[in-house]
Amino acid sequence: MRPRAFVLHLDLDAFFAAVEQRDKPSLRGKPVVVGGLGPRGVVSTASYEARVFGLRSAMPMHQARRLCPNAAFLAGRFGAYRTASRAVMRVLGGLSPLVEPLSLDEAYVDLEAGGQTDFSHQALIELAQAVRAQVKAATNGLTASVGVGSSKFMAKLASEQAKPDGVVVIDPGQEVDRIASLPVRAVPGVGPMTAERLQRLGVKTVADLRQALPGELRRELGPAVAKMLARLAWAEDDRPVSAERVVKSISVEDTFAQDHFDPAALEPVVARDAALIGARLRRSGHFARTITLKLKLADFASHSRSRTLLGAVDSDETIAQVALDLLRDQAHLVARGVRLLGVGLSGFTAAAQEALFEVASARSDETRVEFPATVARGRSEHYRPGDDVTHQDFGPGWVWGSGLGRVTVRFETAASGPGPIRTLPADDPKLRPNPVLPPPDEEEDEAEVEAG
DNA sequence: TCTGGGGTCCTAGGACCC
DNA sequence: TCTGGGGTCCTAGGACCC
Repeated sequence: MRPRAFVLHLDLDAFFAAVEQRDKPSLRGKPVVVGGLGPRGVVSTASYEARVFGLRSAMPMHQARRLCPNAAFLAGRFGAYRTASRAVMRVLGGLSPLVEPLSLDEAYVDLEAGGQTDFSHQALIELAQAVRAQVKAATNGLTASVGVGSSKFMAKLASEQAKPDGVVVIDPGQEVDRIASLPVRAVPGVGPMTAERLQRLGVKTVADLRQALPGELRRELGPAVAKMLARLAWAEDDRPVSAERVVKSISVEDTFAQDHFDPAALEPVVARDAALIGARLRRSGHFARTITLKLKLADFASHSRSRTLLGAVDSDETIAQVALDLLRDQAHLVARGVRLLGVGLSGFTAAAQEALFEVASARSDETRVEFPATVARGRSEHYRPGDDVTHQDFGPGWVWGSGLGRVTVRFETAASGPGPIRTLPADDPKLRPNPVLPPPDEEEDEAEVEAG
């Protein structure tokens, strides 16, 4: 039986941490953690050296520091990650016109759309190795794991099994046997909740899932998930590789260093967030009809309120006014302590219909707020650990730490080899930030997603 | 000192329409 | 006073993914 597809999945190994080690020679071979450095931060990516200590993505940062106090804890340089990601996607674009990026560090490629004709095991292994070599060359040394299979499920499973720095090809015909003994958690769409529900049905492995009664699955998981899982358990996966993905929502959210109990303190945050997503919306050339305000409370309970307008809008002021109205609707929750506030946009259209927009503006006079020029976003420190800087006398380097009016910099670059550390006054006029700028042709606003 | 941020899709109930 | 279905839109919440 001929498979209906050949899919390649590429996943850069410990991507953010690997970029840091590439550009900071003194960190090579050492535990490196990229993530939120504030009191409520979590790990985005831990280098393999840090994973030895049990560090994982999404782990609270304070726990990571406890487990591995000697790691380098860095804030992350998204300009550098985007630049590297761009180079990788260009390599994949050379394989096939059908490339589906999942995040900065991951993508599917439809190999049949790329004119590949030899799908023998050996040919696919060679292709995957060639891709890895090209990625390494194009990114100045980053390693990727590559999997090839007859569907997205198989390709992704293969690349997971290839990690780190390897290749796995799952040949057509092997699929059903290959996944039988895996835990259900290996099936895409099965997260912690679904895994637990399945466990209650006595379903632990993919083989168990095949035996489960369809009625029981439906009752426990709902019709859509039940149907999907029943098919994936037999490796039936016809999800196409899709190059163009339409953005359906834009949002921004902030977790505060301390909980807020005062609604008035949240209003400038709403206004600033409205301006942030308004700018992104206008850059995308769209208008939005639905505005959502989200609160996460001290006890982690999450609440959202949304309003759909008659017409589509794109001005910061309108977004802010509606969001502030929604905040007012939720004011009774604020006394419980607000841990996170978010503002989102959805219901996009290509054209405005401002004439139809009157619901919010009628109410808006009373809700008028002045826009603060700047509201500190997260940590407002000028120099964050890991940031690129340059000094007139000492050259380029990166921030090791800062505080008390001083900055400690390690002066080294990807090409220099490990370099010396110097502590300087934070206001040293010879010292400047030196960020890697994202590629200039980057029109759309990519999400900053964690690397695996 | 517990637990990020940016997304997608699904569900379920109510309004409204035919 | 009784009793229908189906379809779409909107809202709120939840699971999942990276």
